Amino acid sequence: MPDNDTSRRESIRERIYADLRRRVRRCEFAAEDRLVDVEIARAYGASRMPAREALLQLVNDGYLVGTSRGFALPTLSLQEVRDVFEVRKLLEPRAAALAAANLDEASEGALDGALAEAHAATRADDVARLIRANVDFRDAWVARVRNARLAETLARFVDHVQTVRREMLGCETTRLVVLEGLEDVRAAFATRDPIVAGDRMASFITCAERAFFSARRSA
Amino acid sequence: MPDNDTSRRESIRERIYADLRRRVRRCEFAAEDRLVDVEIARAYGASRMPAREALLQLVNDGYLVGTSRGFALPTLSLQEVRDVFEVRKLLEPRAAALAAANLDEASEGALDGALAEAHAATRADDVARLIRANVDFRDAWVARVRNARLAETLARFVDHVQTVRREMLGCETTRLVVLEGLEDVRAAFATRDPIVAGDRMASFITCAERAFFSARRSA
DNA sequence: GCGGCTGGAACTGGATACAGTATTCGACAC
DNA sequence: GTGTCGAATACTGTATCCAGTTCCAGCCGC
Repeated sequence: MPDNDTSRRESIRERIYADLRRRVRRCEFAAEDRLVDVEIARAYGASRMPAREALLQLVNDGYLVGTSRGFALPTLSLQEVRDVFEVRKLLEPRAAALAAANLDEASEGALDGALAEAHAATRADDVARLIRANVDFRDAWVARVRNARLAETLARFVDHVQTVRREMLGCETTRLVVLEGLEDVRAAFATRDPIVAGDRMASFITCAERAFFSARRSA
Repeated sequence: MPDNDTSRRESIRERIYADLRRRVRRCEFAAEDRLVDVEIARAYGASRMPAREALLQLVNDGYLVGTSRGFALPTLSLQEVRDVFEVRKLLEPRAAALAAANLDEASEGALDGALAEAHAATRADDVARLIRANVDFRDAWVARVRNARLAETLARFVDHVQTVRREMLGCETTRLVVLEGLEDVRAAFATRDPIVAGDRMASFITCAERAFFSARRSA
């Protein structure tokens, strides 16, 4: 999501917020990590206040939860994961349809790049890299959704289920489901057909959801 | 939206945030009003910091925008209003369907109460009261949506178009569309049938959207 | 050795202070 | 009277400090 505020130079708080969010989205933190404002402030060469405000903003977004001892990644119950999937099924097919009608050469290139990177990461068995490729793939097509509100809402929702992303891409079997799904979605976007893209996205989400819960059950 | 955090007593920031949001939702501020942290802090008997944090939180939620001179209600372009309606059309019918399957006596009572209040406000030609009744009606059924994430997202989206709400309930002709729509939706909820409720909600949103844009064009 | 108490450390929440910037208003020139 | 420049003002953003709370570890009683 590009910064829509070009005029004013970004404040320290905004810089910290953007960077932390990027890192959370890329699963750079573990579930047991504790983000503490003083440490973050020190890392960015600022005082506690902007760091604290950035963390509170991330809590408000649902990216983190505040505990009595530092800020941490939220742990989602199965019901919450189900809820998120339900909302995704409502929003993403339409978003994909809008994006398909609005793709350009550059975005298709970005999609292909992310897909190639995902395969390379899989061959190299590098989960972190695979996660990054996954995020990049999403960003590439979401950027072409004209409806900014829809795009933003969608991005937040997907990012909230970090545990799901990490789990799915870390596990051998579910990883294949995701990779296949990405290929499918990529092919659908190639047609530039909103109907095809929407349908394919819907089935992708359904497959991913099924794979996730079946993997959870067997574990 | 009930406070899901029962254990910890609420902080000053949370108190200010909740109260300001309630007031924004009820259209208690005009478009030209400027919310300034020092004034708010004084009003709540606190220092600038919690007030400022609450305001930033509201900005992050989309309820306000920060300007160089105080915080203000956002002014939405026609395209943004269209975008919001598009997302609402994706989410609300499903939400209404879920709520319909989960209604109880108390919520139906609340719906009836809000509806009666809306009619009374209309007779008294009290727009502020009508807006409150409208918000109460929404809150009553949204509270019965089991999917908390869906409910929260929905609430935010609707609240973002305060200008729309105010405009529609302030204008004679569109007001009638809303009142009729509320009656319709109420009747649909009475059936407790998810299909009926979803369909009726979808047509309500469509009607409201059409009425809004047609009123705008003629003005 | 084991469970409850106590002190301290670590962290959040809030207050106050200070710096930087944009807006506004007034004064002065034309 | 009008346009422009500049200073006062009012606001945001950041830093530092203080208070309160919670968690943990170490200690004492048993």
